[in-house]
Order: sequence, then structure tokens, then C-alpha cells
Amino acid sequence: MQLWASQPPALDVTHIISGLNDAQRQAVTAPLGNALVVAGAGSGKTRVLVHRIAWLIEAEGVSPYGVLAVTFTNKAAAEMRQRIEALLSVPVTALWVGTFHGIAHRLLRQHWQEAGLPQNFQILDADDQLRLVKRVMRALDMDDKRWPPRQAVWFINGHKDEGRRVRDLADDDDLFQQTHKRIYASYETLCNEGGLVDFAELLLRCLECLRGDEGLLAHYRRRFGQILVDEFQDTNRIQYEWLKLLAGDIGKIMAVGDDDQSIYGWRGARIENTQAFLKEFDGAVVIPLEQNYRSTANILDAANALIARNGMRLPKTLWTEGGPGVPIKVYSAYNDQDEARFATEQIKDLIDNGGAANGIAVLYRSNAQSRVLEEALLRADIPFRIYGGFRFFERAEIKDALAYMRLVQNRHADIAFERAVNTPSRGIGEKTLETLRALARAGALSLWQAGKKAVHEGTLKGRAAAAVAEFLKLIDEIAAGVAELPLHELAAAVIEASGLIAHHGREPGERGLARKENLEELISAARQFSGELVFPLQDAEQPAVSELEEFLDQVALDAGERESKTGPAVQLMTLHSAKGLEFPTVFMTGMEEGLFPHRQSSEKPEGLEEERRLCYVGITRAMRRLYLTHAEVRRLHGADNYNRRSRFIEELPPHLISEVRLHGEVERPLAALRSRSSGLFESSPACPLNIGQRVAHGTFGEGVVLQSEGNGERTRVQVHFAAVGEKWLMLSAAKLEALD
DNA sequence: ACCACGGCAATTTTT
DNA sequence: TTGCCGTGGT
Repeated sequence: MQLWASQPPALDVTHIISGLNDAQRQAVTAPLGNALVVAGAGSGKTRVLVHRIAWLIEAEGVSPYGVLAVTFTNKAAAEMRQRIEALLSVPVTALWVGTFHGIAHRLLRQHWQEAGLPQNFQILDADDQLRLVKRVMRALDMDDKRWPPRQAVWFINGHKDEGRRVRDLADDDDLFQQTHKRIYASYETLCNEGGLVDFAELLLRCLECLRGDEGLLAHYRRRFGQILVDEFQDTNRIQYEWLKLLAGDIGKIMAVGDDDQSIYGWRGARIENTQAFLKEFDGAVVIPLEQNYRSTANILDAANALIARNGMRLPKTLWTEGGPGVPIKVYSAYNDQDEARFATEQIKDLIDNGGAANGIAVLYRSNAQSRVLEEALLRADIPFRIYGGFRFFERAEIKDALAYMRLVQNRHADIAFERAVNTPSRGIGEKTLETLRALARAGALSLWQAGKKAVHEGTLKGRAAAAVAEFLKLIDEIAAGVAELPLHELAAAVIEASGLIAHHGREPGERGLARKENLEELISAARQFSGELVFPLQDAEQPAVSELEEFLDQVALDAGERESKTGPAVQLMTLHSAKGLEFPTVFMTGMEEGLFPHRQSSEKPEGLEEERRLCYVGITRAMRRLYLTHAEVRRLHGADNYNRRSRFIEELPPHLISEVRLHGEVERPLAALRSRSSGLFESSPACPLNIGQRVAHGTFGEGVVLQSEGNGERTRVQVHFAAVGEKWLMLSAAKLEALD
């Protein structure tokens, strides 16, 4: 254990708390203990996390060594670390800042023995996992028409995310359950035998390891005196349990999140963790951050009104010191083409008037919608960039190259062997490979060993034997030639010697060229990696594995930046990938029933609420201008669909909306009516209750104001009551009490 | 080993 | 409509 000098006395901490609003300051300076920071969209959540860590270290005298900050994405972790270092103006290498998976991985590498793993266990990424499941299913002689492998992966991961092993699954007559249970069992065995760890396994194994080892648990409980969690609403059951386990009964967790932005329920995130936290973590206080620094009041009012329709949320109403801004524009297009044309025209106008292209985002529910938009933008000669799709380290050619590097590092890595052995093709086909697999299975050998054996003992003959022998020799030669090289030179040498460059060079057209460029980029990535210490060694930790091994691990845990084009460009992405981002102008397209809310989600109430949260996320991305568009006819899967416009549009207060018609902008009838009755240019009659205001009613209980209508004696408000749903009430008659 | 064809399904995505 | 996957032909 390293000793830390006690903190210098009487520190000046004004730089940590100045410039924060009251709520932020309250969070940053909260007493040590459990706290839930309910951070509304655009309320300065990362700022709070970063300043809180600085506060812990500089004001509370907590050792950086005892602080753990957990995020979901590498991007968030990198940003947090960078901002902490900027604020403290010292590199804080002792801090643990990382993703759940990254931290679990680190612990498992450190404690592989306690975790029951081989020292050289390997991480399976999603693609590796799918391949493995396919292989398992083939071995079990299952019809992958009837049982799609993707579904099996879904089944396995779903159970693992909930912490369930095969042995925890009940016996079931249901053929679906039975079949998948068999696949899961077989997959689990294969992983255990091969030292393979998928993403869910990293977390589950880490949890089980700590649970099963009192000494280890005590060590880490002692060590991590303060734990901060970002995007807490996205935690799944294992992550929640893991945090709970590490916390023990000492209050030390600051969870930051926004249940209204929980949009990943479908992949295991448990929105209920947020409320469970308040019950199960001792003395947890709630600190809401409601002041928004991003959007206009109109946008926030719309978002508040929309999300108020969800039940069971932690109460929260976003507000801003800024003005109302322009109304939200709704455009009803004839069809998807017209919708794209409209967006494109508006974008052109904005850019012509000095707007920056990269300040404009076009959002959609599903990727299939992007095509029409792309075409329209292309025609209008507007530069754009599409998020999503393949990430750098997921590209086939990159994975091929990495497989060679993995084999160089560990000859017995079967996953890599399978991938590299016939890419580029060298005459080792499925049949030869099956022979090797059988041999490996029979003798508990790696494919590499099986290959050696098959060649020596003549199990393989002729061409096949020669091809395998040559492959084995190739890898050995590469490994020998590369042993002393620094990582990036090693990467370059491996890529060259593997024949991948030549292989892709032979490919016709742009494709091969792009692949070659990607391989070049991999070499730069390796060079860059050498310069960075991701996790510097500390005290009792064991010596680092080779740089190559570390590189391969990091690549498995971070798929790399998405492809980025240079220059200003309009951003196209799904609503999901927009989370966490902000843009001066946002287009939300495809606002149609069936599409958004998506048909398959809107059937269950939880699904519909998640869709509504997704809509809330979309709306709150916008800083100044928000456009909602829908098409009366949409071509989808080759057929015309006639969808009603999304209920989410109807759920917005009409007075915040102006409908765009071909001949200019026209207000919606309801809003027009109201403005006439209140005098044309008069500012609207002050309704004593704001949209989003929480109220109490004698009979209906607590609720939230959704919208208001009329003025004076005739003012009516629509309120969403938690108990009874939506009601219109005459303000003069109903006894409503404003809460807060 | 490679290509061409037909059948089939078709949210959302990070690690 | 697209694109993926498996099959069957060369």
C-alpha cells in the first residue's frame, strides 16, 4: 500500500465552486455519503462530476487513489479524465476513471486467479461472440433457420446481464427456452475451456469474483472510498449489484443520471435502479439539477410537457433563464421525399444565412430512414456526415490484421486462428478446418497444436497439409521477425507479411483502396497507443503484460472513433446516438405512429414510455431551433405506409408550435383561437401555473401541468395525475395547489 | 474458391 | 426496397 501525504491545509477551493449554480454547488460540495444527482438534460452533469472529484481531492482531502469514476463509454471516460486534469492542472494518474467494462477488465486481469480465469484470457467482442455461438449451434446440429444465432446471442446476453448463469435457469418445457438453454450451456463450456470472456462476462465474472472472495472485496471496499457513476439510469442489474457490493454499508456513491433519458431498457438498462438507489443506498439524498443551459424556454416547455405524461418518474422540470426563442416548427410532408426536401431547403437557408453546417442535426428513429435524407442532401450539395454504421476496429480488414497480431502474441488463440487461417485465402477450406477442430476437441488442443499434429502425423494430406504447414510457418516467421520491434512497427510488419495488403490491393475499385488505407490507419493507432499510458501501474499491481497484449485488449474494449470526415457537415444520426450531444438546430424526422413511437415498442406501456423518453432526448438536443417533420405516405420496405402523425407531436402544448405550410407558416387552429380571444398582440394572459408545474388536487392527488387554454375566469389547464391520468380542469373551479 | 441466385427479414447500440 | 445468408453451380 502506498502512503499518501496528507493534503496541504487551508486550500483555496474557489476555483472549484465558483461559476456553479446553487444546485450544482450543492452537488459538488455535498457531504460524503450516498447521493443521487438527478441531472436534467443540459444541466451541467459532467461539470458536476468533474468538480465533485476535484472537491473530494482538494477540499475533502480524499486521496485520488481512493476515487473511482465509472462511465459507460470510453468517450465519456476520456472526457472526464481530461477535464479533471484541466481543473486540477496536474495529471491525476492515480484516479480510476473508466467504463464499467474497462474497470471490470482491469480487475480481472489483476485477479485472474481468484476469478478462475486463465492468465491469458481473451475478450470476445460482439462479432467473435456471434461466430462462437454459430459454431456451438452447428456442433449441436441445430437448424439456424429455426433458431437464429442472433436470437441465441440475445438470449445469452440477456440472462448474463441479469446475472443468471445456465444453472440459474429453470427447467422448462418450452422448446424455445430448452433450446436456448442448451446453446447457452454449450457456449459457456466453450468459453470456460478457451479462456474466453464476452462483454457481459467481464461484469458478471467480476461481480462473482468479488462476492466470492471476502478478502478481495474488503480490499477494494477500503480502497475505493468514493465512487462516482455517470449515466446511472443506464446501469443494468449486474452493474447495480456491483456498485452495491463495492459500496458496502458506507455511503460513498454519487450516482448521476436522468431517468427521463433512460433509452436503453431494451438492452438491459434498468430505469428502476434509479429509484431503487434511493431505497437501498443508505441515507441517499437527491439533488436535482433543473436549470438548463442549452435550450430556449419553448423547447424546454415542450420537453417538460411531453415527459410529464410518463408515470413513475423522479419529479423534475427543466427551466432556463433565457427567453422563449422561436416556436417549434412542425411540417407535414406528403411523403418521405417531400420531408427530406423540406429539411434540405431549411438547412440550405440556415447555411446561406451564416449558420454552421455542423450545428445542424437531422435525427431519425431508425437507420433505414437516412437514405432519403442522404439523397436529398447530396442533390442539394450540402455536406453531411452520418453517424453509426461500422466503427474502426469492427471493420473486417482491421479484425483480420488484429487476428494476425493476436496469433503472434498467443499461438493458441483459436478465435484469431480461425479468422486468420484463410484470410487471405490460401486453400484452407471449411473441410480442412473441421478436421483441425475435431482433432483439437479430441485432444483438448488449441487449433494451432491441432494443425501441427495434423501436419506431422499425416492426418491431413496433400494440398491441405502443405497449406496448413505453410500457414504455421508463416506465423512463426512473422513472430520471430517482429519480436524486438516497437508496437507500430510490429503492426506494420505483421500486416505486410500476412499478405493482407497485397490481398486488398488486388481488390478492384475503391473498396480495396479504402481497406488499405484503414490498415495504414491501424498502424497509426498502434503508434499512438505506444505514446499513451492508459492505466499506469500502481503499487502492488503485477507487471504489465506486453504492450501488444494491452493494445489488443484495449481494441476489444473500444471500437474506436466512428469514421469522421473533415470539414463542416450536417450531422445525420439516430435519436439514440444523439444522446449526450447538442445542436443549435435539430430536425426530428419521421414523427409518425408506427415509426416513432415504433410499432414494436408501443405495444407495451413500458415500451411506449421509453419511446417518449427517446423523444424527450431528441427535443432536448436542440438549442435554438427545433423542427418536427412527418410524412403522410412513407415508403418502407418497398411498400407505401400511411401513418398518422406521431402522438408525441399531439402531446406538445400547441402554443409552442407553429405549423409550416407550403405557403408559409400558419399557426395551429387552437393556438390561433387563443391568441384571438386574448387580443392580437397582447402578450399571453399569465396563467398562474407554468407548463410542467407540479400541482396537488384534493381528489386526484399529485400531477403535472401539461398545457393551458383560455384566460382569466375561463382558464383551463390539462394536468397529468400520477393516479388518474390526464384531466382538464377549470382553474377557477378546481382547487389546485402549486407544489415546490 | 468464387460467384450468382433466391428467400427472407427488416428498431434502437456500447462494451 | 435493401441487404444478408445459404445453396448450388462452375
